[in-house]
Amino acid sequence: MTSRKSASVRRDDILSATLDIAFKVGPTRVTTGMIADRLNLTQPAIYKHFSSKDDIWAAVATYLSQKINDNVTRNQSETGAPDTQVRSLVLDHLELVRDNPALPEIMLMRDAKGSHAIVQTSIQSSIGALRAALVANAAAAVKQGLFRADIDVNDIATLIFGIIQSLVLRMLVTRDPEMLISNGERLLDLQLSGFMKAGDMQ
Amino acid sequence: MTSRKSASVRRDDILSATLDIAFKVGPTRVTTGMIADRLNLTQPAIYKHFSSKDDIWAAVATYLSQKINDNVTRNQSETGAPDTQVRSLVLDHLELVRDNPALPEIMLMRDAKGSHAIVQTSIQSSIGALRAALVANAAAAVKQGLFRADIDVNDIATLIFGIIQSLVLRMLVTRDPEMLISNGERLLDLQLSGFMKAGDMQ
Amino acid sequence: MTSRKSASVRRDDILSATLDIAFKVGPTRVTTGMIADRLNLTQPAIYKHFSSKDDIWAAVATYLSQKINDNVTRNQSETGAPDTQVRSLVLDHLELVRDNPALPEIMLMRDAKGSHAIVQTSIQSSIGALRAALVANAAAAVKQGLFRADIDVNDIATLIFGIIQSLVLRMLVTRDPEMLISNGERLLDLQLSGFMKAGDMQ
Amino acid sequence: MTSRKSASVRRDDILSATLDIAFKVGPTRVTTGMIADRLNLTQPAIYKHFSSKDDIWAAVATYLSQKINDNVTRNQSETGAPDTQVRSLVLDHLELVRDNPALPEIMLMRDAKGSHAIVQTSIQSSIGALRAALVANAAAAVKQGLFRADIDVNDIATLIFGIIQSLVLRMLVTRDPEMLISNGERLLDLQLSGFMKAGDMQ
DNA sequence: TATGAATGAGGCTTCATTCAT
DNA sequence: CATGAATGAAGCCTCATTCAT
Repeated sequence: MTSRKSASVRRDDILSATLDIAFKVGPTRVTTGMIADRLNLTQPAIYKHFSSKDDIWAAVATYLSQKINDNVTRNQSETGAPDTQVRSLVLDHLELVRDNPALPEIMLMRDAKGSHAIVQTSIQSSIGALRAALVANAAAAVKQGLFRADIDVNDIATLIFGIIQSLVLRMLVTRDPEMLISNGERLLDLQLSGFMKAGDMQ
Repeated sequence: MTSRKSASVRRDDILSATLDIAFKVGPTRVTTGMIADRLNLTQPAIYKHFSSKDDIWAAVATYLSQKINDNVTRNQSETGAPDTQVRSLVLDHLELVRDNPALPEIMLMRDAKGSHAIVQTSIQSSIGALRAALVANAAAAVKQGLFRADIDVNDIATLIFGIIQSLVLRMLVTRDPEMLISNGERLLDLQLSGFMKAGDMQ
Repeated sequence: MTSRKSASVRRDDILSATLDIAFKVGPTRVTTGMIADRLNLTQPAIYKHFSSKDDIWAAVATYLSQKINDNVTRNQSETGAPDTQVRSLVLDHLELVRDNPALPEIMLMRDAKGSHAIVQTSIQSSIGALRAALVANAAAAVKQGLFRADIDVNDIATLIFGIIQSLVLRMLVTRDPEMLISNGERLLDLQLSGFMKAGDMQ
Repeated sequence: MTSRKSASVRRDDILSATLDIAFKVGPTRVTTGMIADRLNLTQPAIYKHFSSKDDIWAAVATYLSQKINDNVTRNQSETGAPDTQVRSLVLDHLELVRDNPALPEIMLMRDAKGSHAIVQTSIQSSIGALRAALVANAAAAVKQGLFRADIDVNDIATLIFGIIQSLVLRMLVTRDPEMLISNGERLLDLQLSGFMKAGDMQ
């Protein structure tokens, strides 16, 4: 019944199935059996493509890290105003989470026996890069007189991340990834308006 | 040779151990065996105090819900200025999370058979009450001319929750609950300043 | 709450509760916890009256054996016609089963670790006595020309036991002990009529 | 080092082992561990073939029901005299019990959560069909003047079942299934002779 | 590239039983 | 005569993983 697929396609199928299931039941409850079921495979077949479950999670982490890094790199290569760049970084990240709604929980997934340390480290360092980009753009915005100078640029980044976290939390409760986008833009503008020089507010 | 303890003390011990372990390994990985080990009991001894593992989680949820509700109730009975109340509600909640750092993950804990639905519902409805209190105070602040009138009060609440979430996320990564308090006050003031009428800023 | 009772009363309570529960859930599923619950006692309290669960079953067996033996003895001391005696033995036994409907299953209860061997042995030897009494009376009936002489008296006993077993089986399925009596008399008469000399039939 | 067997063979092995052990220790005491031991398997291996212990019992019940039904169907398709049919139905059933001596106790097996209700229902309804066939043949025998007309056909069936029950009881006590056959024929003839018209008796 | 049978570790839960009070 | 806390053995079931085919 199962269409035999090439190894690389199967690997992608497995990662994709893992992400889907992780969102549905929570990353720690994903079993190799669930993955196999969804792909109409037998459970041991998974082990033809990944040597262990940890290996799957490592690949998932690599995949998600890459996506986060892509976002940062892409935006860095553009030459807009710093506040526009901030906007773009955040909205792109929200889209990434919408498309991979398991990301937040995977990021926090705890290791059995320390094996997931790599997973967290990988994603968290990409998130660190995103934060660094936000800080850099905030600093530029301050320098150009767009943002108030009396706020620490790290705190600006933290508040911006706060929007993301707040949206993510509500998404996890409502189970509706689309709301990230529909509410994100408005809240982001609102937050940014708090950083604007008084004269620029409106 | 464990010291024999009274039932009510043991129940509390179990709940407390559950919260500790939940923070360390993540709520979904807590086993009755871990709880027993930490209390120097055999694993079946747990069942003299709780009829099932679900029963333990239900008690944990009740405990945490109560704490959240207490915070809301306590603050509602005071008669400060609305912006002061907002500050107090948030800081008290951060202290609660510092003392029970497993709370955020428990709130999102998912369960196989949906038996934890009660757990989530209970805590989430308490969080809903906290949000409602923030919205009410924000509305009062707008009415009294303390906050800008051009922001939706629900968005204000969302941004304030954003601070909490952002701090919680960093706490979960750094594993240091104390940072919630040390950073919370500053970020909260910063966030609130964005809501203040222009003339009141600074 | 629990009225403190004298030891001998409690022993009887425990045996009685054991019999009730054995009928309801089957003898092998009776637990000391169930017995304690029914008597509003704590589980270990049972061990003040019986040194082990096996000890309870031994007492139950002694009690039931005694009842069966009483029936045999009582009927042997009477001086009726042998066919009347057979009738009386069977109907009395059916009443005994009606009053102790767990008896049949207890008789067949298998031992964990051979400890119930005593239980079975005790009851089964009483049943053996009942059978012996039936055989003796059947022989007398044949001698007196009441029963056909062409039937082995052991087979007569087996067929009579067949009525009992058949009724017991239906009782176990319908869960209605009263039906033993309401159907027993008619079936017994029918069965006996098959043993009667042709001329005596009707 | 166990010989690896195909799934369908293993399923049958498990059912067969279950029946054997059920006769030896009683159906309620059968554990998945015992089944596995007998097959030189690890206990969880059972769960590759049956999703739960209840599932095993359901399969056992289906198997036994089928056998009982087969007996009824086979006999119904034959065209012998009604009293011959009765004889055949009973003797075939006794052979079935000889080959599956756990049947009687399984039929009465009770379950904690009522999940075995299906087990009992299934077998008991097959037994019901057997009884119905006996009643029908008894009625035909009465109509053809073979059996006495003054006996209720239902009572005839009950007495015939009595033979079976009586034999089963002795078999359970003696633990010797062969005695079902060696004694069954004689007792059955004896019982039937009681139903015969006086003139036909011999 | 996959299947099919099986394992070993570990988790939840029940229950008879002990012992101090 | 009884309670209250606790234990050890055992049972059901899940899951990652192995290995022969």
